[in-house]
Amino acid sequence: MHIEARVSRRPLEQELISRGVRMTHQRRLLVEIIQSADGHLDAIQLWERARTSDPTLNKVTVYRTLNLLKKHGLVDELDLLHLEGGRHYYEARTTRDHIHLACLKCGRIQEFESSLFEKLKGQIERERRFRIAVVRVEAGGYCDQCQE
Amino acid sequence: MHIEARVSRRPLEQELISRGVRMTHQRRLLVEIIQSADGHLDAIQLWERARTSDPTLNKVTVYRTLNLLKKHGLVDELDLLHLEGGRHYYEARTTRDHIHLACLKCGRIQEFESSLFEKLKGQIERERRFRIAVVRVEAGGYCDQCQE
DNA sequence: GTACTTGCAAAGATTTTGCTTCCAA
DNA sequence: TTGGAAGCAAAATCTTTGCAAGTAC
Repeated sequence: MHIEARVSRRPLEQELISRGVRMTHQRRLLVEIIQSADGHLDAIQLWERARTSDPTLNKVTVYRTLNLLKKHGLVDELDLLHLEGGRHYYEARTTRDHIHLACLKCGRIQEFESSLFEKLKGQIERERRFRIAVVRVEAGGYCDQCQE
Repeated sequence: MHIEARVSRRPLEQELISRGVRMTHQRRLLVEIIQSADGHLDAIQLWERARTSDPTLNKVTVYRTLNLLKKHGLVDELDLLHLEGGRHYYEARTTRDHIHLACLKCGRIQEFESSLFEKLKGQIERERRFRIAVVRVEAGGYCDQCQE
């Protein structure tokens, strides 16, 4: 799959329109939920939230929309180390890249930004001449609350 | 799931025995394949290789053994950005932590080690008091061969 | 109007579970 | 000998596909 590199603060809907993507009311709704969600949603959670506004919206449309957004590089896909089943989690790609810390005991997900991480990416691009489009960093371990 | 932190160079089989795990010939075979594989195997590839030695070995045993090794922190599980389907890839956890670079065009997987990465992990452990048991870093992008 | 999108049902891909038989220690 | 492991079949989970009907532009 081809993923576009993208750095923009425009709302997802504007971003899609500017790329010539047809805006159906289903897509508008899904994109709105993803954008205003604070955490990381999986497909089913997204579907459930969408159905409170539009009970006829089909699960398949959720998957298709997520694939669309992924293809355009507008969402990042995470596994969060599959702490509970094999599903994927999605977050709007509007913030800086960050690291996800998943507590193996309590399940809490923290995010961590760091200039070291930015440097590391730079090092990879320089030393390997690898043009990074998307990075996923997930650490599993024990959070401050869950040690001992 | 609880994952044990582990740093040892002992062969996987010794490691399992010392932990009181019963060594069946199926486990011995699977562990041997994982250990001598150069790349990253998914469950089915592992099964196929195992079946050349023991055609009766069941796919379920592969999954159960992988879960066992995962639980003991002896293998790392990767998605490699799901370049082809939703399966997982496994590698023996015998080397230093490294970053996986997956080319979105040609599919090549490179590995990258860096002291910056070690520093980044240290920063996380210090600043968040998060005890890291397992880290997964996967970058998707375009390798030196595939640019332009 | 037309090409793209949705909903529905069904299939596909991957992994797990229940249960009986077997075997490592 | 005995508790844990393997094999087999079936199920569970997550995601994709085919196709007819609907809709954005």
